[in-house]
Parts: sequence; structure tokens; C-alpha cells
Amino acid sequence: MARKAQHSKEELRAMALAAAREIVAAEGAAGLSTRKVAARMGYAAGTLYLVFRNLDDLVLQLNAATLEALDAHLAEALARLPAGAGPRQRLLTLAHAYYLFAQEHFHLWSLVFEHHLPEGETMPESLAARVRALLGRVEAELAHLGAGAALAARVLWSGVHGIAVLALTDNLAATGPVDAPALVDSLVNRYLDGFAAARRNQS
Amino acid sequence: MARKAQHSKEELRAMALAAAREIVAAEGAAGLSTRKVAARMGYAAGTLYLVFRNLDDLVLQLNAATLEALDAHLAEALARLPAGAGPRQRLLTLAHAYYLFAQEHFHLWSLVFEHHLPEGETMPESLAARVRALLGRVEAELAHLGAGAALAARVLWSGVHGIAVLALTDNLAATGPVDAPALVDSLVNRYLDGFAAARRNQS
DNA sequence: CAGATTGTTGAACGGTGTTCATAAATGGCC
DNA sequence: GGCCATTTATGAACACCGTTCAACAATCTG
Repeated sequence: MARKAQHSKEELRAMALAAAREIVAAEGAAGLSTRKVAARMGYAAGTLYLVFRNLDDLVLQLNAATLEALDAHLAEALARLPAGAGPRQRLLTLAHAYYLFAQEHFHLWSLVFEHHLPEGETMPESLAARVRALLGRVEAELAHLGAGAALAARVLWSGVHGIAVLALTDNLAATGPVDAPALVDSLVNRYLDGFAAARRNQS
Repeated sequence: MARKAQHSKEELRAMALAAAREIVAAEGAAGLSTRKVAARMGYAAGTLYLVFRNLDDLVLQLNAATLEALDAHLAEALARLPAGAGPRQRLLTLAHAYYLFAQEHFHLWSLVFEHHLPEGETMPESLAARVRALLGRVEAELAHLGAGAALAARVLWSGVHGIAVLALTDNLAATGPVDAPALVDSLVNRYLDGFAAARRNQS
């Protein structure tokens, strides 16, 4: 029932990831299924198991691709900035670009953080490297803080992420309309102010 | 096949929620199923639909109960504080108590934020009220900031939530060991410092 | 042209949420 | 006490899910 090498394994992988991306973007994680992905590629569901260990594996690879797209999105935002922009403006730009990406690609972005690895398993290096790259962007803009940069980068990254989570999943909407960009501004500006003040007091 | 009123509807509801809570706590959201909940109560799966509209409805009610438990946890933490504790210490206590709850009841806490409502539907009032109560706790401690309290409460709440999400789902672990309580301390202290500084400059 | 190899299938298994005709046990009525 | 209506719960049925795998068609090799 099968002619030979209709598509190479690498092509199959790319087709499957593209199909899965479209499905998740349109219907959310709940709408994703092996049968739907396969149908969209014109293959049977079993074929996916030639290329992925299982659906979890496919999701993990899709998530790596999503983080790669996020990284590119952040790079573009920084590139649009005038050359003379200071660290604070660059950090604000990163933070807002993150929120924008989360909003525009809500379902794909959610999938990254809602996919729990099976108990005890560890994140594949492909994903871990992507996370490091993203956090590295923030750390780079905080270099002027010296030893505190690593801590500050994680706080700001987590903080902006938290704002995006609660704003986009309507978990704050219950308390009235939410101006997420204003929250992001407040977080980054006040935190940096506070960091500067703490450094002054210390020396 | 059924004798009459073995349990009242209210009893059935409570039994189902208790069973679901145990399952989620032990196996995570993925382990939850109508058949497992029903089996644990000694009933058939169909019986659940006498009490809940569907599984989504059950999850929503479980989430409301989880937020109620979180609220109680925060109240206890504040109650253990000496009467003379200032707002900053009370906020730090709240933030650390939040993280501790998320860590101890990881699966139940995850379920609250990973459960997306079907497109267009709105959060049931039972849940919304719980969210408002929690955010109200934070706002109360920020009253001394005046008009900025609402904004600051949302920023701090989201920020602490974000730290918990990324730390507990290992999305930061890729970048080395994470001391989540230190991140929480840094966020709350620097943000409050920055807020105070901004108010000084303004007046 | 035969045979080995490869790529793909589709049926099968055990699971899922949900619906609903049906059966059993009770309460009220004569 | 006997009968019926009502209440309560069932479990079979449906359509879907992830995953495995024997089997088959198309190609390559000799």
C-alpha cells in the first residue's frame, strides 16, 4: 500500500510540525491529535511514529520551534530600536515584545508551559538550549548590574511571563479590565529603580 | 439497578470533588477521568452527569475549592505574623506563602491556570469571586500606596505567580539551579523600593 | 524475473467524555 | 397488602483518542 520515499524523514518531520502548529494555533492544545495531524499531511496516523517517539515528542519539538520563533521575534524588536537606546528601553522593548508574542500566538505559547514532562523525565536539550538563549537576551541587557544580573534577569523574565499568563487566561479579568502593557511597564521600571536604589545604599 | 437517595446531590458533589482532588494531587491533570472519579466514589460514570454539566464543570468547581484552600493558607501565614509587622513584611509573607502552596499542591494549583474555558465562555462567578478575594488580600497590604495600589497588587501577584510557574515547571531549571524564594524576595523588595522612589520623585 | 527491502497502512486494543433507554428501589394511594 | 408513579443509578453505546504491529504494495538488487 505504499510507494517508496514519498517524502524523506526530514520532510515528514517538517510537515508534521507544520500541521500540528496550524491545528494548535486554530483550535488550541485540546484540538491536537495524531489522527488530525496525519490527515492534514495526507498520511495515516501510524506514520507519525516513524518520525516521533510519540505525541509528547512531537509537542516537545513543536515547542522548541515556538521558542525559536519567539527568539526571532525578540531580536526583531531590538533591531527596530535606535542605536542609542539605553538598557532600560531595551528591556522594556523585550518585555513588551514577549507579551505581544504571547498574545498573538496564544495557543502555541501556552503549549510550551502547559506541557508537563512525564514524572522524572528531563527537558530535551533542544528545548533547554532555547530557554537559555532567551534568558541570555535579558541577562545581556542587565550586564551593568554586575553580580546581580543573573537574579534580576530571572525575576524580570518570570514577572513578565506571569503578567502574560494571568492577563491572557482571564485570571485577572475577574477583577476588572486589565491593561497588561501598563503592568509590564510598572514591573520593569519599578524593579530597575529599586535595584538601582539598593545598589546605591550598599556602596 | 439503584436504590433510592443513597446520597443526596450535595453529598455526591462533595464526594466527586474529593475524589477528583485526590486523583489530580496524585497523578496530575492528565490522570483525571470521569470513570476514575466515579469508581473512587463507588458509582458509575454516568452518575456524575446528575451533578455536573460535564467534566469541565467539575474541574471548575475543583478549582474554586483550590483557590479557597489557597486563601485559607494565606490567611494562616498572615496570622502567624507578629502584630507589629509592617506592610513589606506582610507582603513578603503572602508571596512566600503563595509559592509554598503552589509547590505543595503543584498539580491542583496547575489545574487552576491550565484549564482554558471554551472559546467565548466566561469564568463562573464562583471562581471569579475567589480570584477577587485573593487579589484583595494583596491590595489591602498596599493601601499605603494610594492610587497605585491596584496596579502594584496586580504586578506583584502576577510576578510571584510567574516565578512559581517557571520554577515549578522546570522552565528555568534549564539555566541552572533556581532559588525561587530568593527570586520572590528580590521581586517584592526591589519593586517596593522602586515604587517608593518613584513616589518621592513625583512629589 | 525473483527476492529482499522499504514505506505505509489500517485494523485492533484499551482508554476517553457523553448520552440515554432501562432497570431497580422506594413512596404514596387505594 | 397490592399497585403504580417517581426517583436514582446504571451500563451499553457512540465517537473519538494514542499506540502498536502484522501485512501489503512499491521499489531496489541481483
